[in-house]
Amino acid sequence: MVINKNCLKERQTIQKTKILEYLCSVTSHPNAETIYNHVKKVIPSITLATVYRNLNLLAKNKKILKLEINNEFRFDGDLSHHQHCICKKCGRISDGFNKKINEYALKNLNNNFKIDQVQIYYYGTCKNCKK
Amino acid sequence: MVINKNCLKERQTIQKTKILEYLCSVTSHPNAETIYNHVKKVIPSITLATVYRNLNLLAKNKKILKLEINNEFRFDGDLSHHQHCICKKCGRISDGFNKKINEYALKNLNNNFKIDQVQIYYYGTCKNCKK
DNA sequence: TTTGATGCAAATCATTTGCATGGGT
DNA sequence: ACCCATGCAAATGATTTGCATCAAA
Repeated sequence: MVINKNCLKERQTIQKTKILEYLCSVTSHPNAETIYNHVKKVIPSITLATVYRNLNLLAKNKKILKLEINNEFRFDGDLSHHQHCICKKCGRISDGFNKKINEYALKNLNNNFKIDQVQIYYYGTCKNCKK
Repeated sequence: MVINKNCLKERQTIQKTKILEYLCSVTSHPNAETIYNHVKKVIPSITLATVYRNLNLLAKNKKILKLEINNEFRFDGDLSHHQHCICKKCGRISDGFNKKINEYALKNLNNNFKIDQVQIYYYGTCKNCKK
């Protein structure tokens, strides 16, 4: 008996829709808990586990980005070529918007690796903390 | 009564020395547990907690790199400008050695962020898994 | 002698998972 | 109706922390 995994169809649920809507409405790169707290206002019955499961599905299907910062996952609804700047003082994650950096990185990796995506992280001090 | 935190002096211990030695001798980007298992052969009394504490110290003092990959920390004794390629199939982390990519990224981020370091991660398929 | 580092055990905390039930298609 | 998604609770697993003791300076 062969089970064809390709038959599995993804379903549209309110939970998944609201999570994606929220992620596309902010630029703050929230973690799962923050997303949970916001979506809970619209769907009070939702649980953290469901949020995690949907975030993983959305990331796998390339609807959102899954980042790894300061020992936790952060999520981003912006799929454009951009960079992430992590402040070592306040922890804030801000965006860099020079597409050419990602394009340069994608074009010039000279090894046999088949690239699916690049993630570029800068660590340092944000403009607020520089003062 | 003022406590001057700047007075704190870091001590040289066998544990720290052996951990750094091990990291500089491999190119495999091991996690804390793997490092622990190797150093344990030389210092049987060492514990995982000590390994973690030293890895965090070494990273803070820029003797090693601390990477975040697949929901765990990985460590790298190579401080040169290079990139990390993460295979989604086998999980292997390989290096990219085009310094210009990091240099381009460091020069062209046009915002007010004060850069301390860049990390460039590629996700995709390694040459072994491509076959 | 001072005080940072270690070993040990317990705690923390983000993330995942098993299972019965609900709800999309 | 079929079977994936959800809610709930429990489990997992990497990393951190408190504390008494050890050892580098």
